[in-house]
Amino acid sequence: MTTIKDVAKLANVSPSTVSRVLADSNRISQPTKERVRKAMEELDYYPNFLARSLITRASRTLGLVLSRPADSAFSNPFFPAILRGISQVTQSRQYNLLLVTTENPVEEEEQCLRMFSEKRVDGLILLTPRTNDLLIRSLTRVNCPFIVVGRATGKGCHSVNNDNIKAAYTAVSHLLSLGHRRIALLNGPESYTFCQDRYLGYCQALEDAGIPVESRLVRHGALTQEDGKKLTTLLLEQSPAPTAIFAVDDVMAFGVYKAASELGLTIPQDLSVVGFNDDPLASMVEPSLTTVKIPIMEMGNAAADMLIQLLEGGAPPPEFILASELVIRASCGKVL
Amino acid sequence: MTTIKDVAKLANVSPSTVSRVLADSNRISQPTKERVRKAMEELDYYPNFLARSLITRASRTLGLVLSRPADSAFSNPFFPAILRGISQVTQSRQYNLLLVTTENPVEEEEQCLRMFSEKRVDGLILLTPRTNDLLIRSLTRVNCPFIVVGRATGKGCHSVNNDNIKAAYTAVSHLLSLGHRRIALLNGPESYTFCQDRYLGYCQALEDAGIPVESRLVRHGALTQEDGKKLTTLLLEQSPAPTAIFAVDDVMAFGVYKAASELGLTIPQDLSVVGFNDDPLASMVEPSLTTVKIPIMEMGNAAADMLIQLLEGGAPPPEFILASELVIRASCGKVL
DNA sequence: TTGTAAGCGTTATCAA
DNA sequence: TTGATAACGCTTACAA
Repeated sequence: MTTIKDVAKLANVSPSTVSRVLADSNRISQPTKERVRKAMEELDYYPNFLARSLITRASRTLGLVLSRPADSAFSNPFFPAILRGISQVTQSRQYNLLLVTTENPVEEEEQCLRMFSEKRVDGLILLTPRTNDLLIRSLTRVNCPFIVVGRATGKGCHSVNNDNIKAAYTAVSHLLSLGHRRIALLNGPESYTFCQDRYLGYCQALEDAGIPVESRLVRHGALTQEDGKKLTTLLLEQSPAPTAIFAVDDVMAFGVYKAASELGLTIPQDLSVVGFNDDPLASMVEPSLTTVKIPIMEMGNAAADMLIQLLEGGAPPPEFILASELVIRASCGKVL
Repeated sequence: MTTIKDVAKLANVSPSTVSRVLADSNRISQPTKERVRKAMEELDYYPNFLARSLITRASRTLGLVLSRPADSAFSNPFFPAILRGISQVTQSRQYNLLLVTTENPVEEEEQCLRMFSEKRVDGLILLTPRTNDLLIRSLTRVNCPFIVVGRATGKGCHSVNNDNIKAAYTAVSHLLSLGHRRIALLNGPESYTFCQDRYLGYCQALEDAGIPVESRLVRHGALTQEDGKKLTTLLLEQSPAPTAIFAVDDVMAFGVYKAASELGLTIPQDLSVVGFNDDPLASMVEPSLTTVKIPIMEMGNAAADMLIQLLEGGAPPPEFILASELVIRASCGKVL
């Protein structure tokens, strides 16, 4: 292992001088810098990051917490997109990205506190927060800097989010404008704030149209195709059945397609569907899926940016909201 | 910051004793252990990982290298699956997972060498190797332990792979058994070894059936829907046109669907399609896609397992091959 | 502009 | 069974 001492010896300077060259200090003469740099190159020297972090008290590493049960966390296209957005920033800002995967909320909290307390990460990015999120409270307690992707409830929180209420409002309004009156909501787990917000938007749109919200038309399940299918079957067995379904996630919407096909219903003639996320395959399915497109990658960018700001003493805004957009395709029809 | 010294003071022992308790050394008396543990708990003590790594010369961190251009690397469902497999193992074996994302081969090599030389990671997992992969050579040169997911060419390499040649052979044989004679291959970039292997299996199957390989029926492109569509259009414009297409990736196969629909061709009546990977949405598209299912998650498990073995002085097998399976759905028809 | 020396929080060596 | 003491490789006063 070649250390700073080896470089110092070869360049005929002291270790501290090498360290200063490493930091490009302006208190080192140009000729010395060059000599030291040549020595570094010759020895193929890389500074030991652990030693440096130990003393600077910064690991330059961000932790990304994947807390949802693995199957839905990984298979949902939301995940690669947000990851890509985050890694773009960490890479360009010379930060590292550590993945923290957990199976349940208890383990999640343990792991996160440990990662931070052990100085492995300088801060964390959390996805899909829940109401009264325990993790958020714990992190605040130990002064761990973090950014939440989604609506965060605690005070002193920093978050990146999209306009879920408005987005859901727009989606449901679209269905209303096509003449639908019995619009069902295929929702995810109630505990997630984004599900609550999309529910709110759904209710507001109906209310503004003078239509009461019927609880029999609102269902909750996991963000999976299976649950989407199962719940759709339940929704359509009712009488009078809904003529349209707004799913809070495209993957669930694909489950609607499955259920409709099994029940012999044709989309959009017999049933209209709107999804959420603009999954790459939303345009592939038959008929192509009308869905809300959110700038997931940009949210990842913003989250990483804000966390780094926080770590470097900046003061990012407490909340950063990105706009979504309804992408109209072929899955919605008019009610005659 | 509470350190080992604070714990030592509170428990009335020396720092080295605390360190031994941390390691659960059997040379410490039970009462002392309990006293020290109580002190740790009271102080909410977490050992500083950087300090520990510095002296033990092990970061207990694996690096996962994402080198393909970001768009295809992240959007392909292969990625979340392999990631999940890897993280399952790192989590249970108490290792960390660092993501190394790069945009091009040059940057890829720089980053990887740096991560290892700076002691940020103990070893690396590489995805989708190319022939004469420069990175593999560099890592070997600096003695960086690594595992390749895919077929690796260098000697001394350890790799996890699936039976690509056989899998492609089976897929094409399936089409042959349905009476197809003009079977096109929709291939990915030639430089990837998995593309070469699937090409080999394709050729062998044709050969064994006494059908010459026509270069006009073999196309290369990116592993994207767009390229799948574009190349399919080119394939089908020819005369005589292929009656079946074997795509080396489901995402490309979805592009075939798009092209067919635009050209007014019905799958499977006018065109048969076989994909690769068993993307979660292969069963969703209409008609559902016949595809080769590979145990991606298990490959991730194996890769992480082997790397950890390597790091802990074990001797994993140089190559570990997992079997794939053809999932027959509705996208292939008989030739009349 | 450069060097000396202390210290970051651990583990490891040796002695008691 | 435990405790001093010296590393690990770096940065950073403080001195020169």
